[in-house]
Amino acid sequence: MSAYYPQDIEKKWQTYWQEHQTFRTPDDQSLPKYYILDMFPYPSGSGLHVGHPEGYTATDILARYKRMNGFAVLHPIGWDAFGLPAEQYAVKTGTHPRETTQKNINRFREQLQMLGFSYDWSREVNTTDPDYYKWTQWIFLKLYEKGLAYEAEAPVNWCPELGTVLANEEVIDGKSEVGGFPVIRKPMRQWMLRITEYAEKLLEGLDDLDWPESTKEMQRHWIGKSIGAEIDFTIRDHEQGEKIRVFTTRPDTLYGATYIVLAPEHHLVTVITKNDYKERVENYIEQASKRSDLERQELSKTKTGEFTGAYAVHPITGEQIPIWIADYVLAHYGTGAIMAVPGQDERDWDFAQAFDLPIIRTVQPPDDFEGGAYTGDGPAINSGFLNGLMIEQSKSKMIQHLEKIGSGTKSINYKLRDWLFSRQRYWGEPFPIIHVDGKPRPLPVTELPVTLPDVEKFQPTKTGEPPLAQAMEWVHTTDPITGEKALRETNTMPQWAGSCWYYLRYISPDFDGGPVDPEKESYWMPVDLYVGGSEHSVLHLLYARFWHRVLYDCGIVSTKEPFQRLVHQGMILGEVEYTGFRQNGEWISSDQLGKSTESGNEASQEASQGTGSSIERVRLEESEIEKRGDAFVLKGTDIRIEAKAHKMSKSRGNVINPDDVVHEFGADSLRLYEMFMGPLEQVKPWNTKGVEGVYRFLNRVWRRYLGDDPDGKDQIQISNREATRAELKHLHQTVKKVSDDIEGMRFNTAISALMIFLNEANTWKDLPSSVAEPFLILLSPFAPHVAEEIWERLGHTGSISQQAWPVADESLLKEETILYPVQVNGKVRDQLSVDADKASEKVYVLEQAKQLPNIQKYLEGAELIKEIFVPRKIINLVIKPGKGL
RNA sequence: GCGAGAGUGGCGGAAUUGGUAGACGCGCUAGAUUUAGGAUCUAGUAUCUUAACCGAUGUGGGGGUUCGAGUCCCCCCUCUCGUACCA
Repeated sequence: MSAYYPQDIEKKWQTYWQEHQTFRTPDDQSLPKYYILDMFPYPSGSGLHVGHPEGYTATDILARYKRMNGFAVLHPIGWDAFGLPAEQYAVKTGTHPRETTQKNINRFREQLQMLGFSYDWSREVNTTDPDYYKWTQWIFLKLYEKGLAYEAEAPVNWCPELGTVLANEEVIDGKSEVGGFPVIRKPMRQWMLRITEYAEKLLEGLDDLDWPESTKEMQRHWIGKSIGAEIDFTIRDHEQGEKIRVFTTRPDTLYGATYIVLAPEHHLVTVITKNDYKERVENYIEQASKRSDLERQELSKTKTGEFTGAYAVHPITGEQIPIWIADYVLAHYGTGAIMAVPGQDERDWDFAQAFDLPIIRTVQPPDDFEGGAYTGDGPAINSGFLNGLMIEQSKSKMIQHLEKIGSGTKSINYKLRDWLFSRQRYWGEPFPIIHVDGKPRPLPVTELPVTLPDVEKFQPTKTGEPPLAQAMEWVHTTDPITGEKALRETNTMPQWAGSCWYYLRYISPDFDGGPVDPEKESYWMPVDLYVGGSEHSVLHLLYARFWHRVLYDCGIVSTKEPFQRLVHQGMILGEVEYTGFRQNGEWISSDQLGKSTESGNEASQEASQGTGSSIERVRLEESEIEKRGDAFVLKGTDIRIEAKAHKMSKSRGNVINPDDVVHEFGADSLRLYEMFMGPLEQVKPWNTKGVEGVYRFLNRVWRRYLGDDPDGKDQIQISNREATRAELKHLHQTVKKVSDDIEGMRFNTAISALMIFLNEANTWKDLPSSVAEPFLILLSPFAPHVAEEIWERLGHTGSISQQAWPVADESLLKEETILYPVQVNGKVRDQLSVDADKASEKVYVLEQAKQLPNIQKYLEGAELIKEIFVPRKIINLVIKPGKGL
């Protein structure tokens, strides 16, 4: 068999790599290290999708490249294997999640190996393995010890459908991130982690990280630091002397505070409300508590609220201002109370308008300002001692004054809230906690791991009792230290727990003296490159940073931050689809549709706005359409259609299965194609024709090396002759380009360079081995199987992956002649070829340029005003045209 | 609304510091080979004009800086992602 049959060679090399432990991490700390990490997958039942190989191929290329450049490379993989789907499957079928998980892991491992990734499989971790989660529990005990883990009875996000509580980060628009089920607020006993204590450290730590700016920005927003002041307002006729404390970022506007608003849940509401208003206020609180976050958001445009009948005293003017309650003030942010300054705040303005409350401007808006609240800068007005000052100055002067009279102080607030860390689920890490007389006690480290007991049923009870509560024998235990009767914690940890520190376990997966061997940790950390989806920008990446920073403070790790460089791979969309629209049998232009047709991508028929008649979506073939202007239209008409690539989804039926691609074209083609599609970070549509393109390229490589014998014999096309200078130049240009592009993770242009080389090499009568072999090495990180196979057939033993990466010879890269584009008035009119050693001689080159026939044409009868000469780049002659032109 | 990013051929994309816009791949056209198809090879392929060369136009739109702008500056439009009463 001489033709390229990926099916015949890929399995062979995968087995070879495994048997020879080709990619085992070297244990030699004298080598420079490179830790390259993939976000480990959740092994779902549906197997790998084409998104996985994208990031994984990128890191694999880099890992192989770094190894060939003499680095000790740590490139591991594992399984984020706790999670809801396996548990839900257990509820339905009674299959233990352990079994489902193991099955899925095996499938995933097989699929990853099928793609030829160079992981060190001896370091595989699995978050559901008791030997692993023993250390997850150990870290939890550290957090507990440091006072960073606590129990609280708190209103939580309870999702009845999922039967569990969710972290704030897992609730999106009032619905669960997983499944999109409604979430309500409900008070329950929960474990919390005091991530807020690390708000400042987590914020500062971002500055020195080589991460996408957008991701850092998202984390900064999530932490949400605001600098301002807390101001106390006394309450009129209130004997207990309690004060209302508000948080504001605009203390400069205090003179414009015309009323106070408390969150409905604020503890003073019931205390201060006057009898005449009690009924209405209680009613409002009741209403507000029933509303989900979703409803609150939907109703956010119209402000609601109630007057309490009470008044506060303005700390500076001494005036009395009314105290209201309204749900636009959030109980959990700041102090749960605000001073309303409608003149400078849009929300307060809307509220004041709705309830006819007074408005005082304290910042002079510009003359042409129209509208309500003015939030821009300007001189202070109506503000006593602040008048005339700009905002920044006013702020600090006001804070000074408040501090002097004892009515306020400078204050910093964060949006970040403590992390709700328990779930009412079975398939998660048990807490290493027991309760004696209702009080939590940590178990000693010697009791770890606390393993999951088997249970009969996996669903939580209606009241929210976790499934573990049914394991009576397990729940009832004794305190190993005192011997007292105790109850085990029946909540489990959220899925994020295991992924908070897995990158440490890879470093020393069998170490039993702690989560990580300190001696190895200080060598390998930090992770040099971390690649994964941007959907983890806030959740996983913030939680992991938090744990890591705590471990740093405990002296367990040596770096403040875990992931030095982060790259997100862009999503791969389905193939582009062309859709035409028909209404009552007539084609209509897509730009005449209401915006509403865009939503609900599953529906094939949707009601158009107003008319009630239905619009039919029709899938069109490429042959039925054409481009007109900047849009696609139905061929021969002006009827616009929609051309769009959509997210892959089962319901849309546009999912590409990597198994199928590998079956048809081989793993090397899948790898190559996913890297060739475009920049790694970018969102890109799939195109099966593109896979065929790179497959053809690999076929050409094969034929260039091994020939095309119809009888199936290798006809080696490699010669022993000496390579010409021109051939070496092509090779070394390619070496340089491919090396630079891999370092910069520009894999698409690296592959393009490989193709350019091959196109060139195909014009030669044969391939000298001094050129052929380095090129094969350049190809090997991208398409490892075919590179190994050809390498072997050329007579080599051992793996090509252990060859040294070629180094570009600068002396061969030098051009012998320089080709100058010659412009006249900025337009290229001719070209001039100059010997490299004369190329920088301005006078000589310009003289030559002016002699060019095409240039003469323009110079004739014209006045030469200026000569631009950029050595080795360009010549531009600026003229005032003569008559002839 | 706010924040971030992006608009380049029929399509994915290239152009690393302001210096020949469209590399590479797909698709398409013609030819060679083949009984035919597929595969392979050769040539062409931004648009307009032209037999061809030449020429003109051209990187979402409008202005500007410069000898020279896809790249820098200002204004506007569109799209994608994120976020949303955080005081």
